[in-house]
Amino acid sequence: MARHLITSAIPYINGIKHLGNLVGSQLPADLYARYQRARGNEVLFLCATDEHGTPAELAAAKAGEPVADYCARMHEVQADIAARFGLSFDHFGRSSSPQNHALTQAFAGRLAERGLIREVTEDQVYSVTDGRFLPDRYIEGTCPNCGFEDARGDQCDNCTKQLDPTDLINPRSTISGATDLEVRSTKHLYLEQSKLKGDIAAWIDSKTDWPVLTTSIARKWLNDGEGLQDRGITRDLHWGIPVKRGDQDWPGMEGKVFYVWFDAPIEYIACAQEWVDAGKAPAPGDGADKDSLWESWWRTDRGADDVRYTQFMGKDNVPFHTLSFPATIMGADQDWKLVDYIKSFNYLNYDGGQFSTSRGRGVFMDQALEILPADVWRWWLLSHAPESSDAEFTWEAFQQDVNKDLADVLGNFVSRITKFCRSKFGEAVPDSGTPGEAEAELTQELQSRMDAYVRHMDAIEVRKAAAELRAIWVAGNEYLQSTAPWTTFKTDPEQAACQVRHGLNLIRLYGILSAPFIPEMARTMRDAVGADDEAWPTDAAAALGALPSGHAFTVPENLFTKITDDQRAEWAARFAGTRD
RNA sequence: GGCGCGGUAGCUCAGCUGGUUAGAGCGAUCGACUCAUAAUCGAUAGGUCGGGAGUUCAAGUCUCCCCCACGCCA
Repeated sequence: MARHLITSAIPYINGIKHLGNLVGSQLPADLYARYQRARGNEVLFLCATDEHGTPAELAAAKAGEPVADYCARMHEVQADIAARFGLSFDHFGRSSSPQNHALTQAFAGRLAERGLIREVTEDQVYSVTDGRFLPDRYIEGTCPNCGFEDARGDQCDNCTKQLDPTDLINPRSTISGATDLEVRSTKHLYLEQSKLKGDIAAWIDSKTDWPVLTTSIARKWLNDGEGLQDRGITRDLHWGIPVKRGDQDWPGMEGKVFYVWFDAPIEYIACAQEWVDAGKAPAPGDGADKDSLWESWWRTDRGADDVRYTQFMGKDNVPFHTLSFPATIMGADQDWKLVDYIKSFNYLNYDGGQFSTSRGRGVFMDQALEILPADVWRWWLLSHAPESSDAEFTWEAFQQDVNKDLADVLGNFVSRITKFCRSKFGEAVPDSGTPGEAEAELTQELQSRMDAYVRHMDAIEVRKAAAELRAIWVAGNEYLQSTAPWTTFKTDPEQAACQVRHGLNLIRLYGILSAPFIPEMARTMRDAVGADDEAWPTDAAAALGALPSGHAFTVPENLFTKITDDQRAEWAARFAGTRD
């Protein structure tokens, strides 16, 4: 039994994610996790909320809540929505957890011990009114180049000139509008990634099977300009993980916290500890302690050498997962598990433009579930996953595709065969008739398609897997259409019974094969034919004979009611922009 | 401006290390069927593979130049 550690990029805490975020990481990760479990493999699927940093502090202030309360509340909101989308995390953790505090501090201490941390004193803009240092993008002022009044501290949006915050004329804080800004000197820790450049480059070069998108982004950052740069891993903020050297204070760093991008990936590991501490892990073996449970997934010297670790993320997260986090892992030199495969995604656009959180353009996860079941979104998003390039969501395409695939091809198949059987043979699997040439052809086609489906799922080729699954559904309709049991019944009821029996068995087969994509509909199909054995079918002939004669079934409600033109028009208008 | 990923039938996309008449789904048209959510099944039409030049016996598939879209960076 293979062991699969699977993580999805962790979503930031300040708000509900849109469908583009979902399809870029959590959803395909869930598809893969469900598939691997269905194949009988051992899976640890982890995700968490990413809670630190300035945006969280500002969002909490805006909501009028202490930041810790705000994060706790938003974590529950995201956890609830994730559950309703069927995201099957073994644990949904928090980067603000005590486990991550300790682990992040331990990593920093270890990196310092290895001589990979240096202290840097630098000048930054401080806002007296706000009582905080301001990141470049939170400072605006007049562009010294073109006179544009709302130029940002990092770049002027009008003339595109690259700026330094201190270049701005009449600079102000975008948080409060305050103009009492001053330059103050502050000390920070830098992770000397440049010392690890050779190791990281060699590691990336060894990953010849990774998506081009992943490796090309990594190489660009490794080789662009002056190459991999050392990176500040601390910030002058209140909300975050206090800078410590292991469990010791770090002289000169009092009151500072680690940068969110340093502690967030470490949460992947801490999350496994949270999973154990939440009592979700199986009991430890004889003589083993509690830590062995998570270490067996994360420490190659403690049992994780046979783990295959796969990460899922949008392309914007690739640099952190191919360079920064590996630098942390390699720099620590403690047999931590490195990622084996990074599946990255492009962006999903919304009706000719980008999804926009700030302008409320596009569909957000909570809204999606208000109007349609999770499976409908899961199917469309996964079958259009932006793997090779950016993809586009339009209501017309969405309506057409899900109506065709889920109602006409799959739902109607279940409906036609169960209703026909009920009317001619009753609600039990009929047992007469002998399989012939048509059944042999069906078996052969299914076998070859099931094999292809598994190959695509193993390779995490999401769109191809979806297309193959759909073809498997179509094969059922082709079989029924060519054998026409409604006609056969008039002259040879026994043969018709055989055809119907095959149809009912197909429902069971679909109920298992489709589960990673559409778990709820798959369950409905299995329940309808009373299939309790969910073992992954690898042999088509056996699968077509799985339901015993006389086995009772029921005619289920329609799997999916089609989207009407009126609904489509209403939704297109509702989600065009400016969230209510 | 530099870099990256793309530009293949009306739409969404497959096309591995170059090799017979460039494929799929949707949409369109025609036909079949009537068990079923007016569903299904079959057939047909439709592409000078962004443009140009080159390498080769042979290029969507390699090289160079250009154009367009998107993204990242400075």
